[in-house]
Amino acid sequence: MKNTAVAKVFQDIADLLELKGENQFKIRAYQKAARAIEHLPKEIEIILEEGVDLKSIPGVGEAIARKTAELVNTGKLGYYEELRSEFPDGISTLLDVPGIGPKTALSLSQELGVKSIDELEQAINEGRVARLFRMGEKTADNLLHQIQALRRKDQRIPIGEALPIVEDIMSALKPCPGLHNLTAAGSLRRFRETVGDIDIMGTADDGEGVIQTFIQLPQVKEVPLKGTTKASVIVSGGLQVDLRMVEHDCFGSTLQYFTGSKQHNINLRERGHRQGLKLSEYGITILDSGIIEKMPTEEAFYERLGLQFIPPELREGQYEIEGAEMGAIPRLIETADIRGDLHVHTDWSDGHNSIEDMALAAKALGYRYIAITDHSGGRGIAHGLDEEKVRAQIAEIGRINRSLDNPHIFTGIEVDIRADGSLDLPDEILSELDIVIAAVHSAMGQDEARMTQRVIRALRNPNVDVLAHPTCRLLGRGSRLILIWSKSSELHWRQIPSLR
DNA sequence: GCCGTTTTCGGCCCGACTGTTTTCAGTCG
Repeated sequence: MKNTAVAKVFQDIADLLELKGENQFKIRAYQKAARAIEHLPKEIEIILEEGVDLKSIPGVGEAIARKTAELVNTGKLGYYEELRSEFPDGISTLLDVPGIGPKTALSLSQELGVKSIDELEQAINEGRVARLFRMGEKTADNLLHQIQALRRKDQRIPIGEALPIVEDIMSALKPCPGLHNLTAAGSLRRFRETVGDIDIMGTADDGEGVIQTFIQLPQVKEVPLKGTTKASVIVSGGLQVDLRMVEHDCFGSTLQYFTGSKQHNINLRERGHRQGLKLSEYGITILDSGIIEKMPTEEAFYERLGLQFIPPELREGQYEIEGAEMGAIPRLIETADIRGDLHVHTDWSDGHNSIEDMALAAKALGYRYIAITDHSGGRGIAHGLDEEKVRAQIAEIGRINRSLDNPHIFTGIEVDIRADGSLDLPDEILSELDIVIAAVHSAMGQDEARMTQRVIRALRNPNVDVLAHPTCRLLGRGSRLILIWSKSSELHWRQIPSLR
């Protein structure tokens, strides 16, 4: 049983315990264990085989270690089955509707017999939900709204689509008088590949005035939430944007709080508590004296806690705090560190620009080299290059290299791996190229064993340097993340010595 | 259920907002 499946069971248990009204801390323990197991660097099956004590995993104690072993060894968990039998099937799907927590879900199920989102919608339309204790017309309306939003919502969107939206909103807010430090926070600032919503924060003399401007922007379609320091709006396309305003001298602590992730903040606050400190968006409070130390910068915030600064990209609640305690946070690669690009398409295959255009664009970025790696002419790939065209392109690249000082252009190809693992171009032409990238583009339905053999056979070809997009996963609507796994960096550098 | 610079019991992150209330429960991030 894979880690994700084990984690799912513990998360389900947490949901069911919430419905049951169990102790909050017990629920949190299951959630924490689920996250810890999901993010383990190794499969739990292997950890068990190696005889490692599961209690060494932070968040896993005696009881959860025992349950994990039962689950992995038998594929079932008695405790989980018992819990599930106490509730109607489907009740936990009600928790997917924003605004419905365990109390409401339980009340809907017990009082009205509702056990699915469709049944909930029907109950709202019949006016039954509004008559429940502590509910009302307005709450019922909001739930209906959330159900509709949930159905049309496009889950998470790639960061590349979110960035222009946030830039648009920020430039519309910037003229607000007395507004400073307007910054995108949340998963966007952590540079997650996809974001579920957009978080923006700022400091102002009159925060409420900025909130007022924000909710009246032309992009805004709905305003589900508005207070004096924060507001949430829905912009066209269904994306939620949250704005939080604080006073100028709280900038550092608020940016830290609003950047998250949630788990990073929880871990940091738990650690702070052990140091006698209370952490919030307003600063760091010394618990003994009640004195609040305001933090103008994030650097000051982490320093006050005795930690090395943790860059936003690493704040995912995965041992980065322990790393910062030891001073072991690495320097991250910055855009300025990028010297070149080894995967470039041109109008010779499916790109839009010429080789020369790409070289000039690379020069403008300060690159020292690029490699032209158009598609080979395999089945299903439009305008791919055959052997003759590859030779013509090598000659053309030679000509451009003679006319351009910088960057150096390497010859290359993104060669298709056929269904049987053979390559789409003969070895003799591949051996003439500086870099050969192999990639799967067809027969995606092969089973794991066959696909693995196929890729291994391709990698055994001595001309292949790099395997492109090994997982072929799709982010958002059709945008493909290119993951490159280098077969052997040593081999790679040896073949292209001028890159050193 | 987990865990320990308050260590085997007694805590467990923190604050904002909404709707239904008459002081707060529930939910969210």
